[in-house]
Amino acid sequence: MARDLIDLLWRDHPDAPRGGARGPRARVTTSQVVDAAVALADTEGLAAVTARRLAGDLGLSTMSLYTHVGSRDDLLVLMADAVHAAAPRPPHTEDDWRARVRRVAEANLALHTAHPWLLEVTDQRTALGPGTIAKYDHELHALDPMGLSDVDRDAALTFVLDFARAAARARRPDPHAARMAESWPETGRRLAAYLGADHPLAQRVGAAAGAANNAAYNPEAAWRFGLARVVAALAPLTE
Amino acid sequence: MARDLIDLLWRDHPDAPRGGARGPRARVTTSQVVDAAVALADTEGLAAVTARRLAGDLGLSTMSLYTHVGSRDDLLVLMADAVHAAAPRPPHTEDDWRARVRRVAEANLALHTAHPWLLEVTDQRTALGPGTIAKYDHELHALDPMGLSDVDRDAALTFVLDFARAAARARRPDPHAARMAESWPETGRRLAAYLGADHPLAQRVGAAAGAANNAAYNPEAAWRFGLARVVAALAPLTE
DNA sequence: TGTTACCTTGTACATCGTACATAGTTTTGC
DNA sequence: GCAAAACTATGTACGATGTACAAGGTAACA
Repeated sequence: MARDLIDLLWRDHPDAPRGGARGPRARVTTSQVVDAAVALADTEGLAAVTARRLAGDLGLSTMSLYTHVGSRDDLLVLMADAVHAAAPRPPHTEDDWRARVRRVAEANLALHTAHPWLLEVTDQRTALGPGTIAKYDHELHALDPMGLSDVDRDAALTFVLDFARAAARARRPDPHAARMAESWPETGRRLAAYLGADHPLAQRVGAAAGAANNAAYNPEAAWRFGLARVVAALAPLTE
Repeated sequence: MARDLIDLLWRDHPDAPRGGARGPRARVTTSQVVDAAVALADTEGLAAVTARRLAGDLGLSTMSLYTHVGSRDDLLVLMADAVHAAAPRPPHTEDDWRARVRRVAEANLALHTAHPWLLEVTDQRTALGPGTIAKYDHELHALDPMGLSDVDRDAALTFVLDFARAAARARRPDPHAARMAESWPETGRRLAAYLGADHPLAQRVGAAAGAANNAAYNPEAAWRFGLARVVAALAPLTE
């Protein structure tokens, strides 16, 4: 199979180099490897996606993987592009750009919620993949009614996506945070002892924000706050 | 020395457990370990901060490090708190909240530019450190003139910091991107061949944004665009 | 029927974090 | 003074990880 990342990203394209039909047929396709990796990362986190584990899941020997993907870094790019390609792209029916922007943000929050490991994939080569490009195109079209210049349109979309990404990061269950919450009575007590009466504002606001965060309703409230801010941020551009 | 993360974070506090003066005096302090780790990460990236390398830089055996820091994960938290503690906190003199918000954003961009590895430290226990809390307090005070509720004040600050963080991420020189840029003539040609005439909007906007990005002036322009958006986003809150 | 091209596999290596046992060094309590 | 206690420093070792490399097997082409 091809080793080159670009050809692997575009492996479903008619012009992509097909595997010459000599030797034995591959027991798995690159797409099967990528799908298995995505499934594994979704359920057990990106750290579980090791060559040995993934090969085991696929019934292959460890090194056979490298016939299909090139390297682990390449695999991460392929995984990201796969979930980008699979993300729904409903037609933009609404006229109101605000509603469209909200939909884009919500779709990205949903994407990162379904695949939290996306936050750990920062490889810029992801932009070369067909799924990522299709997603980019679809989201650019969401901003059609705003009448922006090309550069501003890109910048505005980046602004929305960065917000969604940051919100997803804040929601992500961190293993360290989990252990921290578990022993919070003790930890909080000691922290309070060190803090004393210093930074009263930080203590008060932090407590308020923390209480709001723990109240079950809050992630949604925080999201709506941010989303309203994003819409307000973009409004001046449309005048 | 103490092994517990909280005690290490607060090691300069009068109430922190001092090392009982029995055995030989430690050849390095925890602060020296953390400072050396920060210096190493600043110059060679976080991946270079390994136990063996760091110990070597300090003239210690590998395992001696663990007398001073507990674990690598703990070390990352200590590093983040150290740079938070060292960040300048000039008094907020301006009355205009917009100017104050811009200063906060710029300070955070500068922080992440000086220490790009901060983007890789996502451990939530960082919030327990004195440097991080002092930074939080100072930045909350920047928003004093806005007259926000506690919860909104925290959310507004989060909004600003997330923006700065995303901007820093976009600017960060990625090793993969560097190699990509190097061989771009070839890569771009093949990508164009695959893309053909599909996604014309993405191609046009992507090209425009890419051109603007490569024009040396741009990072600054993109930053100003985003910063103006952030200020516009927060303006409705002050009415 | 080679020959060629491809897939699969096993072995091996460098590197990582760090558990653990050991040994050395200084203060403390008698 | 001296043993005990508390502390630091070190070396060895283990289980992971990514992946280079060589060898072997298998199907289609000449």
